[in-house]
Amino acid sequence: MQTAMETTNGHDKKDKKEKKEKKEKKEKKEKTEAAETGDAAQKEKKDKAEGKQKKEKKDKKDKKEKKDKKDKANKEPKEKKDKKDKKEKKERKEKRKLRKEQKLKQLADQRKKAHKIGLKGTKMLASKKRKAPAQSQPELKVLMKTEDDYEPVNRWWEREDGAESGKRGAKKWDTFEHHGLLFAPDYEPHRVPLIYDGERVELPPEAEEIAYYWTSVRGTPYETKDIFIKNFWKTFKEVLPKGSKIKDFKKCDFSLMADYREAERQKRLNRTKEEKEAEKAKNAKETEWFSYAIVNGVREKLGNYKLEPPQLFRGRGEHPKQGLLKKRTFPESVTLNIGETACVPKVVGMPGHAWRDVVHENTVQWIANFEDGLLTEAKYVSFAATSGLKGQPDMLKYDRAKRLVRIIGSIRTSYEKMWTSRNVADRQKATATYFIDKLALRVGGEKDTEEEADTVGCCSLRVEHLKLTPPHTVHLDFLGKDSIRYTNSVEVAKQVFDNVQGFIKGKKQEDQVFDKISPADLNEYFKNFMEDLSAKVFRTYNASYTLQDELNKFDVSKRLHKHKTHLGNSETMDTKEANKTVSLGTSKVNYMDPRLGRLGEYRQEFVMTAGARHRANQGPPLQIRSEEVLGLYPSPLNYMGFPKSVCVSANEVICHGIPDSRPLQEGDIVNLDVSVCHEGFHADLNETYFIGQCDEECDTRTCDAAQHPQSVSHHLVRSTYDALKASVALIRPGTLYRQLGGVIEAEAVKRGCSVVTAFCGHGVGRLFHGPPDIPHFKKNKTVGLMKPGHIFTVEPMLNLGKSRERLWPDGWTAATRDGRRSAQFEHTFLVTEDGVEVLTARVGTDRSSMPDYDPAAFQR
DNA sequence: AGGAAGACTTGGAAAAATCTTA
DNA sequence: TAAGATTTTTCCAAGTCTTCCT
Repeated sequence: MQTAMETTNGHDKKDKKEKKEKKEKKEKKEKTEAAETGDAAQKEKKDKAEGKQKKEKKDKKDKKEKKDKKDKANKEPKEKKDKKDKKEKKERKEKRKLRKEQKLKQLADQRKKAHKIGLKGTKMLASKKRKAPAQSQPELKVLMKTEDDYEPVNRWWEREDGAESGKRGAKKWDTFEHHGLLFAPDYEPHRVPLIYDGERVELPPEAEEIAYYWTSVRGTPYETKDIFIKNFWKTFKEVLPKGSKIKDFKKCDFSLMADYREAERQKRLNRTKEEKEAEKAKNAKETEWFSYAIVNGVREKLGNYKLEPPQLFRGRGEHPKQGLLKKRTFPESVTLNIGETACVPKVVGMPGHAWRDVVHENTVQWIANFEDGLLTEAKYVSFAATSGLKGQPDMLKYDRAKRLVRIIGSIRTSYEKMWTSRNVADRQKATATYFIDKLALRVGGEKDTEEEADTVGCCSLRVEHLKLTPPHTVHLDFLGKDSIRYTNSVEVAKQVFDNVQGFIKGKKQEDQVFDKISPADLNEYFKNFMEDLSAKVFRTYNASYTLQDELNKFDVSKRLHKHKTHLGNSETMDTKEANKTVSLGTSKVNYMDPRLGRLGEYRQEFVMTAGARHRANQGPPLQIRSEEVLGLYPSPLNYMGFPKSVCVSANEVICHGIPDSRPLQEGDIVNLDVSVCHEGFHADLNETYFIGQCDEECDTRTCDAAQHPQSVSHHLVRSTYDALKASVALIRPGTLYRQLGGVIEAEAVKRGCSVVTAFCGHGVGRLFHGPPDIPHFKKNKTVGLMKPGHIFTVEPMLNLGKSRERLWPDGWTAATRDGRRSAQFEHTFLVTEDGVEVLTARVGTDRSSMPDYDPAAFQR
């Protein structure tokens, strides 16, 4: 689906960027080439040496690790902090042990029960005796999920009150605990000198630090910006020792330091895969403690819990403070927000420091705020975008946009009436609303140009930003948010043109066009139509509308993940630009309903057909059968309104067929999908069977007759089984869930079949359908890494013809569009320490892998 | 009323991760 | 398997909008 990448539309910014990049690349190449020719001999030596060393390293590594461990153990903890950490670790370990033991007990009890009943639930099967019974102590090896194994999901959207608590000022929590913030690491001096007027000058650490920050902008436009240089020089001079001979910026040569920075960067880039992974793991270990909060007992991921390191401020555009030092944040400028009953977290890594304040505000979504190291404003530490606390207001935002769609007509009628008002303010209000509605301009609050860059939005537009061409064309040219230039020529309503002409009449270039109104006035006007309507909702509405429009051009039920969404430039809303393929940056994603893009939990819903989605929206809420439902129960019965206990899908039916009274006929193939809930845990299984002699004629286009002489149906069923089997071979700790799809599709393609993309495998346990989603096609974007204890299904559906499906009017049955046959196999799998256990394997078969395909097993 | 403070969203740049290609 | 391309994540600047204060 890759469309032409760059169309004829010259996009200035992009072009420039590209040129720049090309230049840079060239330069880089030249540099590296030069370096290579010069040091070729040395490099070769190095490489050879490295090759030798690698082997040695591997051998040594183990030894070293052991040594390190020993050393660590021997070293007496120098600081109290270490002691505390160790204590805490010990405590946590012990707690975990306790928890495990308790779970073990529970499990053992459950198993006893299960034996009595003579049935095993999926979870019980998790504890299969994998170890040889020869061991002296028949120690039960239990694989189970712990908190660390997977991300708990706050399924707030399934609660009755939904996103209610996402409203501004609403209560967000009853209990709330977190571990505080991670302070930026100290600056480590490197003693690389500055060259001043041709002479090497070693700087004291404070000065070296500022100079080193300067090198971080090398290669960026800041390097040559007057304001940035001026401010940097001011900052730098202040930290130079008295009597320093450094007097003139132009005589300063920072290249040694810059080279050092680059070398360090290269060092990082050139780390081996193992080194990178090790460091990542180490970092994760260090930061994990800080990265979660517990909100009402649910673990929620935090966003920016790492405090900003000191650096030269990189204000955008002509920001007057760019180049000044943004100072380090100390605990004394941090206010924590935490539950009354929670422990106040210790200040870590800043001995002798203390929090400025601790508050217990349960109507706000921040966990801490701190003073910016340069600007006068406060900054907030809050939750990650995937958290419920961010998701709820997000949901409300899209609801607002949806409601705006309903009333936009009346708003337009209103302002079209008001733009002829005698009252200038009203006329301005109406005209400004027109621009916000039609062009999705930002509302444009007033700014202090002494402190910030001079940028504008709708209300702050000045005469100099507009040009009028009769009869009714308005040319806009101004710097918007982030000093990004907005240029657009639009034909506007005649009245709007006349109004604007009237507003700017007799005004100076630097005067405001809409001088009689402010953003507050506009928002007040919007409140007449909808209580929570404000100017920015128009942008959400506008962008969502455009996105939907673009999405309508695709068959959405197909591979969402593969598509790059086509979007217009959200700044200009220029539809001609819409033919460009762009990746979804944060900017565009921000305008998308999370059901489309962000929350993994929604993804499956989106991949489902329109009918299924409709049902999901209309139908009863997901039924969670928990431990209080004992015994055995058919999972599908009443699940989201499914009327029967088993899915029966014959011939062209892909899945979710509702059993009825029609008799099966000789030559049919039929899939039976059986799912049970036992003591609160679900298991899922299906197989495709041959009814009598399946001798449908072979289709030579899709069928290799030599390999499978029987019939097309046999070929299809065999292929489906083999696709599942091939993917199962991958199941083991460390495999990415998304890898399975690639194997399945490859197998299908090899056999001339297509893979159904609208339905996927899923996590299973207490929930019939839980995370993760497991698509059966390649290049899918499902998240997650298999770990021991994970339980899920893989259930590829293969079609003889095309992969597209059609939903029957019953709202459930999915059949192939072309009427050709479809087959499916499904099992429930457990990831064990060293591989897989097929939880739904046939009695008496080996559970550690799928048996080879045997058509006799499916002959009826 | 209107300006400042406070709180929260939006969005660009760059780094990191991942995929593709030769 | 390295280089290059593309996507995702991280970081933090810069908006909007509500509430508070005088």
